[in-house]
Amino acid sequence: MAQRDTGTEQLIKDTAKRIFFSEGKLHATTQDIADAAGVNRTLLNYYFRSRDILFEQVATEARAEMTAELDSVFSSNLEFKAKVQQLITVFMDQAMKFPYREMYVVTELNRTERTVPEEKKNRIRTFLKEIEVEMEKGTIKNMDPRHFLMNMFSLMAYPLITNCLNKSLYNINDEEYLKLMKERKKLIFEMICQ
Amino acid sequence: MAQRDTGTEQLIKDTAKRIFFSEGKLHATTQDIADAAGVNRTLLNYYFRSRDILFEQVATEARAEMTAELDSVFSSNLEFKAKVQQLITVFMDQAMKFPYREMYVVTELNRTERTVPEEKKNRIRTFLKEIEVEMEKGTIKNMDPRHFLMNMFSLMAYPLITNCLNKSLYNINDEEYLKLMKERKKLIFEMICQ
Amino acid sequence: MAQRDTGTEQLIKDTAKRIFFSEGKLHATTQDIADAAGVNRTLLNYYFRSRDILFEQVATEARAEMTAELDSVFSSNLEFKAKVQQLITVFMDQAMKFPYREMYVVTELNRTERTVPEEKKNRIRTFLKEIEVEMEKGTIKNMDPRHFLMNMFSLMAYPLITNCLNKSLYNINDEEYLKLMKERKKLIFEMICQ
Amino acid sequence: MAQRDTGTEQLIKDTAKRIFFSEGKLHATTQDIADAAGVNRTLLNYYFRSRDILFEQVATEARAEMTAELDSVFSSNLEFKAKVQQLITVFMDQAMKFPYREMYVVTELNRTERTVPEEKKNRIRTFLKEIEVEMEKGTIKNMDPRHFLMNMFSLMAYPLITNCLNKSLYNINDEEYLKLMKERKKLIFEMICQ
DNA sequence: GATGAATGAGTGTTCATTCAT
DNA sequence: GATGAATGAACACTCATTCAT
Repeated sequence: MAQRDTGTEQLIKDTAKRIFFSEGKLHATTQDIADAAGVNRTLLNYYFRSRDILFEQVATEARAEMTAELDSVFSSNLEFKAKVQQLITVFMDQAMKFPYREMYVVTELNRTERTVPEEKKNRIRTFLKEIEVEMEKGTIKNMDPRHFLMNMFSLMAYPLITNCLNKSLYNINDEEYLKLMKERKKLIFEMICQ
Repeated sequence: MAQRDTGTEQLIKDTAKRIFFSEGKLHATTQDIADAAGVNRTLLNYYFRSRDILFEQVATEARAEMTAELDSVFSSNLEFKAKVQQLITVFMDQAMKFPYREMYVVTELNRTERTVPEEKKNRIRTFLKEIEVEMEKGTIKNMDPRHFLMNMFSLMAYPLITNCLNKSLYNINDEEYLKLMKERKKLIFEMICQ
Repeated sequence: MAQRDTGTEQLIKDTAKRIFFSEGKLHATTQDIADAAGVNRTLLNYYFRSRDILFEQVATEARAEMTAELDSVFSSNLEFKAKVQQLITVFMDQAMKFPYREMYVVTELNRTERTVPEEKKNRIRTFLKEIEVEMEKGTIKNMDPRHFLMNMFSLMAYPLITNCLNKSLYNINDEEYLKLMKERKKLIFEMICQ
Repeated sequence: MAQRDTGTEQLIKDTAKRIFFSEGKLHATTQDIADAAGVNRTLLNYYFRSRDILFEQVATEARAEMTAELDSVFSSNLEFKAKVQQLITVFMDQAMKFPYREMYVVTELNRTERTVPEEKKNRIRTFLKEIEVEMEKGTIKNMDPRHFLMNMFSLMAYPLITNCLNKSLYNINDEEYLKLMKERKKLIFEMICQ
């Protein structure tokens, strides 16, 4: 049943996150989550009032966590290439834990037609300027800076999303996959920073 | 309602594909599809016996279509770099029409724990060898050839999946987005083939 | 199952009305109604989309039926006392069929804080004037005309609402009860018209 | 929260009575009552074992209170018309405080098919005899004495039950309504005692 | 006495499916 | 081929109740 005294609420949220973001079961029902958490289904209602509120809360926290760490890098005083390296480290470490979180956020965005908050856009705009400056300095390849960002995030996120497919396709096991993903950190940096 | 006498079955499948793969409504119900196709809901059962069979059939065809065109390139006699260029053209043209097809296949794979068919693996293995050869020739950067493939597909697929997010994030409209995606064809080739 | 070809929808509504208005089960659930009608519970949703819509529809029709017949009397050209006699006949015949309909409307009014439509108020106002005229003529006892109306409706409705209680209290059976109620038509007229 | 140490039980009952009988919320849940009483919902179970027991207790007390005062009049040595006048005063004063109590008792009776206790029936029978005697004396109009009783209670109870409807229908406010109800005491006596 | 946590029964609803025509 | 009617399974949710403290 309950494991810690007041930990049940957290347990439910953690379980939901694991199912959504780690296992990629984006259609999970409250029953699925309750079963996985080993609690009674109606307890989800007890703590969160409704399925939607739980899901919204999980999504909000997901966005917050995702943004928080990246922003601390974005707004750091690191030199450009060090900043990129740090971004890659932070993002990939997270994405390896929660590979489907991005996808969850994206499909949520599709469903709800929500818009990205201004502050987030501003952080991106600032970084796009930094990229531009770097390109003018000639230290990275010249291109539309938006391509630079898309490249970086694509190279990081996609292989993790397609985890299952890749394992099956290349006949690799969990351990080897982990090794490959770690290699990518260095590889991606080299690809986008020449 | 139905358009031609025997066209209804195809109409239903096409509608399902459009809803799943173009519009990204991965949770669509039979009612949604029936409505969009302008037919009675029970017809879906009449033609496909069950929802799962329809969805399976759509998924199978999606995989087949995706594979078919790529395979014709994989097995062509083109010189390596020409082959890569052709792969990018074919894949991206398709992915721009059905940006969410990849995602659908991936989540289905997650749900059903299905395995990739041997023939497909073989085609990949063959191409991995070609990549290796090329690396030995020194015409492309040396790395684990699996990274080469992952890079290529990541750079192509991910920006299309995150369509919505990107539009909102970079404040760009449909037209400009299309332009950016077209640019990527050339850009990706340059990135992975130096 | 279904008894007439297209009669199921009507069957459901009639059953709901019987349960609500004849049997006085004001708390009836969809299951109760479905059971009483001998149909599957989900069929109520099939025809009415939701429980609330069914209930609202039943309530609306109840109000409409109740008003319709009374209004035809209110707006008739009958001489005052004839009109009163007619009102008593019409109202009591209805109230004997659906003794709890009034009560249903009243509790609904309590719950929803709905207001009485202007047209209905106007019809009452017109009749209040007619009562006043009659009082000035001295053909009926002088009082606040609103008391006159309240008296009339009280004397008609209440004994039917308290049907059960009365039967038990006075140890009378259905047949005798019916006889008593019929007697009341004449008795009420005499009480309020001297 | 709770007011006095042992007052909580009474507080809960009083609150339930107020909600049921004064406010006419016949569908109130334990949560509603707990909220209105400012206590924890589970306390209702602590004191009353179950919702049904609480409701039953409240209903029983309601019946008892209702009967008690009336019975003291029924069995008094007052002369007939004085007794009627007293009945009207007592009943209406109570009914103005708890207008929906009658209705509650009636619907409960409907639901549970309960029977009226013998002693109550006897008291009614005795009074019916008194009425008969009076009719023979010619001091009140001759009729089935059961009609006499039904008339009396109808004229008293119904306008209070339809409180809301009347206010809306006749466009009257609380104050004026109170005045009308007080007027009725005299009016009803005159109507039934000539 | 009092309360937060947890549970089971029941309600309304959706959905895919089956039946009959 | 096509469709309206009907049904069962599953879901989210509410509510009264019980448990443990």
